[in-house]
Amino acid sequence: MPRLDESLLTHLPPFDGLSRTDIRRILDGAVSRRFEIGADIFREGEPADRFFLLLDGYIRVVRTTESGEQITVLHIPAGQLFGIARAIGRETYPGRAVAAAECIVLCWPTALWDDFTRQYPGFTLSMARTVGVRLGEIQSRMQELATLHVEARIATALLRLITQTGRQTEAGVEIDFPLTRQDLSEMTGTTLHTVSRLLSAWQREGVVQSQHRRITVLDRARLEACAQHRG
Amino acid sequence: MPRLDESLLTHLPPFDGLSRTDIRRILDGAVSRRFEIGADIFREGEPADRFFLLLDGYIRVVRTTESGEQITVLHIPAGQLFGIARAIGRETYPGRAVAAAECIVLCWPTALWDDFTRQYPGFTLSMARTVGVRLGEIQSRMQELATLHVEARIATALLRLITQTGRQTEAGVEIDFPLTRQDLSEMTGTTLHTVSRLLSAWQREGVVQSQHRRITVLDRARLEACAQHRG
DNA sequence: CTGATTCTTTGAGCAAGCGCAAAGTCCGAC
DNA sequence: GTCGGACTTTGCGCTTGCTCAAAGAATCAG
Repeated sequence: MPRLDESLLTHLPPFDGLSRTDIRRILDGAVSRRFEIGADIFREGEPADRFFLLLDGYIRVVRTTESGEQITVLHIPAGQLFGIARAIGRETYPGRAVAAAECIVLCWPTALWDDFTRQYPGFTLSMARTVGVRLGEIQSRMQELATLHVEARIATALLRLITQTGRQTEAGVEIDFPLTRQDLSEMTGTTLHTVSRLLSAWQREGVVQSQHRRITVLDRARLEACAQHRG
Repeated sequence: MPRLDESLLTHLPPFDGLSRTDIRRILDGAVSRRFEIGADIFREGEPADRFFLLLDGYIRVVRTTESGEQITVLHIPAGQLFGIARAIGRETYPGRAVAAAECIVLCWPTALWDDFTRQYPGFTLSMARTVGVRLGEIQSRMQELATLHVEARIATALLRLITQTGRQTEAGVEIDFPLTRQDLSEMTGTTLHTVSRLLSAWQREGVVQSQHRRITVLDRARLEACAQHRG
């Protein structure tokens, strides 16, 4: 395998401010891997023997209920560490990580985690922040599920997605990985039918445009209005 | 203020295994306070300038939506640290902590947090575990909100409460702090009316018994059956 | 004891959104 | 190019659980 370039890490929060030598050492402990869209990077309950950095692509973390339904817990954009069960004192992964788009990741054996926290002082704090942000996001999602109507939840989900991963096009902002109605329903705790009906309605009104797993938001303001609607 | 007794801490996870001298020093940095039922211990968004240990009582962590609805994020039983924003890299409290029963807490200035993590090696790991457990609980709640019907959600909430804080009585297991229908509805993302109807029905069937904010579960098995019911 | 307050119960009507079903469309593989 | 599979659309009926409304307990302060 070719040597990984140091510039991959120099601007990412957990590693910025480290010396070239340190980064070199960290990279030398890593392996890079590629995952096809839809592939599992790790599964719920597996021993957390690696942690990962997403260099490119997009990850969806999902949990599966006893009855087989899936719900999406988080989306993780490129540039972030994930699979960091160790940061929350766990020995196993708390969910399944699926490649929502084609992904390039670096991975390290969990054994190195303790080295990192010991040797690179900013690492621990950076991890704590990451956990804090994700916890906050999950809490918000919970709040939405508890208080908003389906329409507002889907609007919120779309807004979050275009904020995190939007790509500006001439028509509007496109979510830059393929997303099915089913995926959206798993993010919002509803059914694909309801999502389909709503997107159709919004498309008629010119708020969004979609065809075959590509969704573009044309009128962000209107979507924000939907998201506000009390339920 | 009288000196606090060392036995308060010796058996609690973050401090067990520490020497008497260490515990003495930790206690000398603490202040103990009492909170009436319903009192706020801290509020959402306030600078997190203290962290707390709940010696006795019961804490409810709630968030308030823009439109004024409240949802209960967590319940914290006696013996746990809370207000540990620092462990997740935050400067402010992410929710409001309310005394669900009369509470006795120890509190430390956040400035001591870094001392604790530096001087007592088990502290950091213990905190990570606490965060992990709470994150897991929140995720489960989210999953429930997304996939279960109201009946199953309320059943699950009651089961969780009696497990965490149940007190065995001759009739069954009683939740040992006062809990209104409103409180239960804020835990399960529904209305107090629906909760009331359901508890009435369960009372007719002999599953639970309740009067004025005291709820006793008589038939745990039946409640578990309700909680399983697919939605 | 009395009045105020907070908590609970119950009814009636209604709408959001789910389940079911069936057909239509797009894409990729061969 | 066409076949198969995955994804999407849409209609209809029905249930869950919400809203609105009003009255009935229990508790507490004075």
